[in-house]
Amino acid sequence: MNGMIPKKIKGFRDIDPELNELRQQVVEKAGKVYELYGFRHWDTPVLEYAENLGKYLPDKETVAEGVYSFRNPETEPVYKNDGSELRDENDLVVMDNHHIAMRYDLTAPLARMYAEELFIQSLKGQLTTNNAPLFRRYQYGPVYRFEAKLDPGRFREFWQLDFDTVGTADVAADAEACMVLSDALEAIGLEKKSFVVRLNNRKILSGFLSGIGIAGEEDEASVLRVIDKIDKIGIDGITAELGKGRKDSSGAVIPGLGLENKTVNAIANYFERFVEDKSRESTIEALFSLNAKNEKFTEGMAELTRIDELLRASGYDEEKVLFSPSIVRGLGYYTGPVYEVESLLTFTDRKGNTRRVGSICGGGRYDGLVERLLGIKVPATGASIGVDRLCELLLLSGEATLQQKGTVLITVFDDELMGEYQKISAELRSAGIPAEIYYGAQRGLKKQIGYADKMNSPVCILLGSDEFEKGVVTVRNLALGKELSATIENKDEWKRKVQKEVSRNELVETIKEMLGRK
RNA sequence: GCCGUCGUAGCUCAGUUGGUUAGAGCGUCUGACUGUGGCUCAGAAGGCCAUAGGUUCGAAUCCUAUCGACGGUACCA
Repeated sequence: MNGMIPKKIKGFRDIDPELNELRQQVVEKAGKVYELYGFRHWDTPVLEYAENLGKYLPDKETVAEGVYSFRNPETEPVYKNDGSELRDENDLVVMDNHHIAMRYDLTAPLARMYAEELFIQSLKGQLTTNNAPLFRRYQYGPVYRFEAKLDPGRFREFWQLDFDTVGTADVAADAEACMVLSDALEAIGLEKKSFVVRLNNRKILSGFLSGIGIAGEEDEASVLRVIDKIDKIGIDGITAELGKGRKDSSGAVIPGLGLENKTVNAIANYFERFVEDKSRESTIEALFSLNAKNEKFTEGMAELTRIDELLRASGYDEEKVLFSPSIVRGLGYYTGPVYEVESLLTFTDRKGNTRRVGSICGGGRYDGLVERLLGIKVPATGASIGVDRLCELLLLSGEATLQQKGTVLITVFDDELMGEYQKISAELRSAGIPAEIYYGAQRGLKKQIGYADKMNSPVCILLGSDEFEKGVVTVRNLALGKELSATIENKDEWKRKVQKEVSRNELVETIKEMLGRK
């Protein structure tokens, strides 16, 4: 045991019963909504071959690019692109300890699962974009990222709750994804007014940028990275960063991209129109008025217009889903519509500042992900709720309370009576009432009731040998007692009000009554 | 990762220009109340002042490094 003390890894957490309860509720309520739309519940392993996870290949044995990974302790064959085993000059199968990684999201494993199922078929040339099967699933569970910096609400192990549709290029699936997110968040208990779904299309961004001379993947990516910050640093901020660079409030120098003034102005002018939220209709109008003669832009606009129609047809008005032309999201990943949900709830931090948590869901269309694994383009789209961040938000904003209801606590006076205690608890449980016997070592009654109090027990039962012989049980209404304790003056009187002696065979009924379950 | 601020009891924090024995509130425990939650009262436990070096007659206080927390920035599948 040399070299370590008992503590958890940075960015990882122990989850207490209260938070577990909240998290489970989020997952259950949203999951139900997903099912209403036809998504089926799947799980995949936490570990995957690093190569299958996509673009982040680990650098030797080290954790690289934010992914936890290690070498598989057993050797396995190395494969060629056609699926056959790689052989050396002696015709022996080449073996290797493959890189294994912990999943960093649930989408990459989905792509692997889908591709694995269809791999043979694709080798035989029987799979095409047109006959790729439709697959809809939802999934939740922990994902792992080796984050360099841990902000509040940002962890290295956290839950996502995904739903995806694989096998359709129809942007109706994207429109639907926005509806699903909106429905799910409402089901979780967020008020309509407290969040907004924001939608954009990467084709529009990309088309606009290439129209003003920013083509090439790298140039586009670096510009998009700056645009992504617009809600944080504003038009002036991005103008500076696209050009000469700027100094931030802490005095740190942020180098600019050094674009020509003409280009910077074009970008600034474009986004200036969309600083304020507008209706979907007028956003579309404003985009059309740019008159960008670019194929990609036009394609993106057609998709956006269709999504607008579909949302309207389904009754999702402006207050629920907006178009925000500056939404960027993951680079080198999303290919068309992208969306995220911004929470408008606020909380007060320790310094008394009012703050927002911001984005709690994200998603979009990724038409290239399966292609990396199968060599055949299979369009897909989906989104994810950041479960832990959402829980954090619900707690911080006071939207959720964590107080859990306790059990009926059966206090212990006498080991001889343990059989009776067990019997009582069994009776309560079969009546559907959570019950628990006090097993602590310190048996002072004060201690026992103190425990019940701390566990938020509504009722406790007191049964000693004298009562047992008389065939009675003392029942104390702790919940009522707590209420009355504010005004308590005479302790004996208080005791009389909250506690009563009942006949043993009326016990369960009495407790039901106290719990208001009758 | 880079820049900045901060690390004192389980928690929230005092702690004088470097000076003897480091404090408070809350919480915990004990008792008044030996079989009863709250309030009140009396008492107790609890600190290598983050860690390791250095400066000094003397360090919680000054310097350096490391670790950790927070804020900004970068990144974000």
